[in-house]
Order: sequence, then structure tokens, then C-alpha cells
Amino acid sequence: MSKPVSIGVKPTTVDVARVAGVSLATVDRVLNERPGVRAVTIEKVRNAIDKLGFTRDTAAANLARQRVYKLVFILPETTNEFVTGLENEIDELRMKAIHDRTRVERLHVPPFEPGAIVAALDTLDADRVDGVAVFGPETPAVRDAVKRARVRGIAVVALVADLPSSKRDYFVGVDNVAAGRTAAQLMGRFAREAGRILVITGSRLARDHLERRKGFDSVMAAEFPHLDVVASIEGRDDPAMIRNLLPKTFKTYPDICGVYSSAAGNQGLIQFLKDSGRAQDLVIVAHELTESSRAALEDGTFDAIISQDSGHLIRSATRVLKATADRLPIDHMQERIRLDIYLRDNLPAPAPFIQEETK
Amino acid sequence: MSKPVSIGVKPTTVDVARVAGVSLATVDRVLNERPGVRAVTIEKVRNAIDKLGFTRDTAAANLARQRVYKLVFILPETTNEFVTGLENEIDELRMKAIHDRTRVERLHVPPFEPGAIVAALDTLDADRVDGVAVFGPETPAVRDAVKRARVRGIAVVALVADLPSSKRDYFVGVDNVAAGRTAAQLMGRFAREAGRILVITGSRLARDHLERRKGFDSVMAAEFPHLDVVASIEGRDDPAMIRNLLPKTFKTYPDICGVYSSAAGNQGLIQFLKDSGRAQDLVIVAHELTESSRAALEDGTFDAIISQDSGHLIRSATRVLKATADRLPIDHMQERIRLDIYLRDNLPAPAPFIQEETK
DNA sequence: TTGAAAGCGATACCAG
DNA sequence: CTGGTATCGCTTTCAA
Repeated sequence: MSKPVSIGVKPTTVDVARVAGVSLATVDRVLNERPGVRAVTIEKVRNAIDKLGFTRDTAAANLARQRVYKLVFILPETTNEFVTGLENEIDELRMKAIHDRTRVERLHVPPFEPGAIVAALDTLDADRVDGVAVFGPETPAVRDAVKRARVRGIAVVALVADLPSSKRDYFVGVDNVAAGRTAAQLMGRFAREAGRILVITGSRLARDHLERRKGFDSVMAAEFPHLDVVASIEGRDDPAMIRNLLPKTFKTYPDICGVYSSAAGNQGLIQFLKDSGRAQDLVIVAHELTESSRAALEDGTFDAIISQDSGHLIRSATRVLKATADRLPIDHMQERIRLDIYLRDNLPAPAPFIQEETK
Repeated sequence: MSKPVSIGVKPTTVDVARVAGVSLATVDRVLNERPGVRAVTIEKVRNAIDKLGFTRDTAAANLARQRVYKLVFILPETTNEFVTGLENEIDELRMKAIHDRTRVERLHVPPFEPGAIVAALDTLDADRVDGVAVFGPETPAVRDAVKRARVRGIAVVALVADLPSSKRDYFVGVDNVAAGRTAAQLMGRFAREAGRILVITGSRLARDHLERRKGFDSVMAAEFPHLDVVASIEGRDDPAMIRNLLPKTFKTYPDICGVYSSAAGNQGLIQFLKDSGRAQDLVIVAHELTESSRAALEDGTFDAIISQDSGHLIRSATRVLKATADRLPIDHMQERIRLDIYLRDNLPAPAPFIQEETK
């Protein structure tokens, strides 16, 4: 209608201010929902914003704000390969994150001890930390500590194992029930003769382990009647403990033809299989691609590995935490962590140990 | 030694200028390798830079520069689901990319026509386009056109199918030989009785198809002697053509017990299987998770799908093109596209058709 | 060959 | 409640 506002390709705050007939400062107040603006004025600015299709330039905003994202990852203090894999990814991220105004810290707490996580969460100071990713057992106390942190204004995501305390939670990890079902599907297809299947689990506090077990059992029962799942052993993610428990179990059930290693501690299983000469004749489905599980897959000890990419986990958690801290929407499709299946033939090129090839 | 330079957390160009004893403008000249600086001066600035451990703030730089990345994707003009999936991802990216100063375009060329790609590449103007991702047949003419584009200063990546024209190439896609091997592994494990395996391929111009075939044959021959791979049929990614070719093939080889659909056009195969009542008794391994292949997997028509995530492909290509255009290093670990295996149980939640759930 | 100074788009402090 | 203006880290004329 009236004289069109002459605007370049992408409107800026200046354009908004001009169209709304207010100052830059006021536009900023409305944009950031700062107090002290009359409702009418807010309305004027809002109108200008969507008349122009304005979207704020995050890079410029962060520059002006000198914003630095402070993120912390709480992980169990163990030496299991999956967790050390996560640690490595965090360290790598820490290096690159500097360029993105992001500071990343690792916090370690004793494993399988909800109290330690609670304490860690409670010490987090809202103006020293923007967001925290938690990998740990799901207990009411932990869920409450998460809630408290969130109330203090800290963004929280559950990592690897879900912590469904409220609808406002975000979980970065795989669907572990589906993981169990997938493991069962592979086991059922690969194990040709009838026999028993042993499940090695970690801890009944670990929600991820329980979910996997549930998915596994349901598919085994429904689709593979020739296989019989015997009671699982609880290895607490500890290779030595697993190595010690296995002989007895195999003595009790001599007709075991497959093992589903649903938690960490694969090294104990591998050791047992090699020691007892059963490395080749059992069908083994395990979790998490690590140095030793990869080797076991390559040499035929393992038949399949179900995994989740630790790089994706860490990067995704980071993006989600930043978005949450900024109250920005999350791209759920991108953040969905896939359930990877590895056979010997689709193993990714191994990560370089020392450095990238000097190209 | 001497009075330490008082610097905050992260050095800026101002710090560099001060330490080097030159002006901001000169620092910028050195940083961007602009001409007109004496060697000695360059040296001074360089010293200051790594004395301080300075790294330029890309966001600020892009802001000042008002940089807008112009990226184009060249895709075959077909209706096959994999390609339309890529198109959707590109469109989605186009929306979000605006916030990242990135403009994305799609360019469509007739499929299996190297000349069309060459023409498209040659029309690309270096000061209207920063980078281009090409998905197309690998021919000398195409490789040359890629070289020319690169000489003009346009970043190029090969998408999905490699174009190994020189060492400076970058390929965004999966290892297709490994994909073929993986398909064979699944086929061999899933097909219990002896029989013949049919391979459906696309075009002998498509490098990805050839590589898959190669990997498939090698594993089948080496590991599964009970299965015999018969000559493949060439479906040109065309469902109708595939649907028409199959009956004859099955008449010629009545003992076919498995099909490896190594290219696009799965709908033709599915149609044939349903029409002929063979949907359940054959082992089918296919490529690319799409609407119809997902349905086939869910209802048991397909047994496994080998796939590459189209979202990852597009996002990765984008990152690589930007990094190349800016002469920044590429994070090869992050850009590695995984070879996804899908069984019925690890299918990701389907993409929403209309919109995200109104949260 | 080098420097001073004006932006880029948004934020935030200080007045009025 | 609202407006002016310096500033963030870097780029880019325009002069010198």
C-alpha cells in the first residue's frame, strides 16, 4: 500500500526500530523480554518484527553480549571404554568449542552412586554454568536434583540413560528398548540351532540396562521360540567381575549358544571366550563400539555390535544445551541419536590414535 | 621474561596489533594474506599471533565481512525417493541456513547424463557461488568440469557417489564397497538354504552402484558358498522398469532365494514381490531408508536396509563446503558418513509429514 | 607499505 | 518508560 520500506535482503534491528518508530534500545528490550516497556510499545515492535520477517542474528548478538557458554558433563568415574570414549569426545570438543564461545568441563562422580550425582548437581552455580549433561542412574533423588538445577536456571539434559522427571526434560541417547529388540533380532537370526541365551547386564539402577533387557526379552519370546533366555548375570560394567562370574554360569547351562552383552565390561566376556575356547562357536551380540569390541568383531569373536556414536552424543548434548539456554527451538530430527548396528563389514575407519594424518 | 602482555581470556586482533607493534589493518592484511605488506612486518605479526595463541573469531569476521555463503546442490532430476529425500533435506536446510548467513540452492539435471552436469558446473559463476555439491555419474568430462570449477575458485564436493579426480577432492558419502560387503554379510547370514541371489543394480555409469556390486560379490564368494550370485539386472533406478524385468529373471532362475537391491527403484521390487506372492519367503536386502522401503521392512517384505542418512549427507556437505571456501580445516571424524543398517527393530521414528508436533 | 576510522548487527549502560 | 551511544572482534575504505 503505502511507500514500501526500503530494506535489503535481511532486516536488522535498525529496520525494526525505524518501522516501529522506536529506538534501538527499545527493540532490544522487546527482543529480550526485558521489563520496562509499555504494552502498546511492545505491540508496535512485535508488529514491525513480523511485518519485516525479522530474525535476530545470533552471531552478532553473541558478539555484543560477549556470551560464553559454560557447559559441564557429569560422568561416572570408571575406566570402561564407553565412558572413556565419551571423555575423549568431550576433550576434543573442548578444543574446538573455544572458537564457538563455548567452555566445556568434565565432572566425574563415583559410579552407581546417586548421592554423588545429586551432590554434584547441587554445587552447580547458575551464573557459572549454563547447562549440564548428566549420565547416571535414575533415582528419585537424582530427578529432584535435576529439577532444582533447572529451577536455578541451568539447562539439563540426560545423556545415554533417560531421567524422565518431567515433560520439560530432554534426553540425548538412543531408545534402549529398541536397542534390546534389535539385539534380539540379530541373535535370533544368527543363532541357527536351538539353545539358551545368556544376558549380561550391568546394574538394576541403570535405566538403560533395564530397558535393553526388556526389549530383548520381548522379541526373543515373541519371535524366536527355539532360543531360551536364561536369567541374566549382573556384571556392574566390571570386566573382572564378569570374567569371574561366567565359568559358573556356563557350567550351570552347558547349552548356552549365544550371549547378549547388554552393558559395559565386554573385555571380561572376550577374555572368558578366548580362555575357554568358545570364541567362535557362540553368537555374541554386544553393546558399544570400542577398541576391544571392535577387535572382537573383526576377529569373529563378536557377531554384531549395537552402538551409539559418542561423538554424536556429545555434540548433540552440546547443541541441545545451548539451544535450551538461549530458549531456542531444538531440531529434533537432527538430535535424534541413531541406533547403530555394526557387523564386521561396516565398521567405520578406526579413529586415529595420535593425530590426524599430516595432510 | 619481560612484562607479560595483559590479556583477557582470548586474544583478539587488537592484542595482536599491540604485541606486533602494528595497526589493526596490517594484522588483518596478514591474517587474510592480502598483498602489500613487507616480509618483515608479516613476520612480526605472525610471531605475535602464535605468541598469543590467537585464533580469529569467525563469527565476528563474517559479521564485519557481511559474508553470505552461496551453496548449490546439483542433483539428478528424478522422482526416486532417495533423491527426493535429499531435496527435502536441502529445503529444510535452506530455511535454517538463513540464520547462518547461508543461501542454498538446488539445481536439477537430467539423470545419467554427464553432459548436463558438465553444463551446469560450467555455468556456475565464482562470485555468485561459493561451493557446489555434485551427485552424479563419474565420467572424465564431469571430473574435468569439477576441476574447472575449482580453478575458478568454487569449492566442490562429491555427494553420495565419489568423483576421484584429484587428491584435493572431498567425498561426502559412504564407502560403497563396504556397503556391498555389509549387504552380502546380512544376506549370507539371513538366507539359510542354498540358492541363487539376484542383484538389482542401477547404471554402470554410477560409481556407487559399481562399488556396491564389487563389495557384495567379494564377500558372497568368500564367505557364503551355499549362495550363488546370478548376473544382475540393470534397473536404471526406475521402479517400472524393474517391475517389468523381474518376472523374466525369476522364470530363468526359479531357485532365487534372495535379492540384493543395490540401487534405487525399490518400489518396483516391492510391487513385484507382492504381486507374485513372494514377499515373505525371499531374503531381501535393499538400500536407502525411504517411505516405501521402511514400510517394506516393517511388514516383513524386506529383511534389512543399508542406508545413509540424508540429513547427515546434506549437513556434512554444507559444513565441508563452507570450511573449504574459508580454507578452514575439516573435521574428518565428524564428516564421516556412517553406513546404517536397519532391521525392523531399530527403525528411527518416522519423519513427521506435516509439521513438528506442536509442543 | 601502513594507519585511522567507519561500519557489521546486536547489547547494555547511562541519562532523561 | 524510552532514547542515545559505546562496544564486541574483525573487515574495509580512504588517506597518508
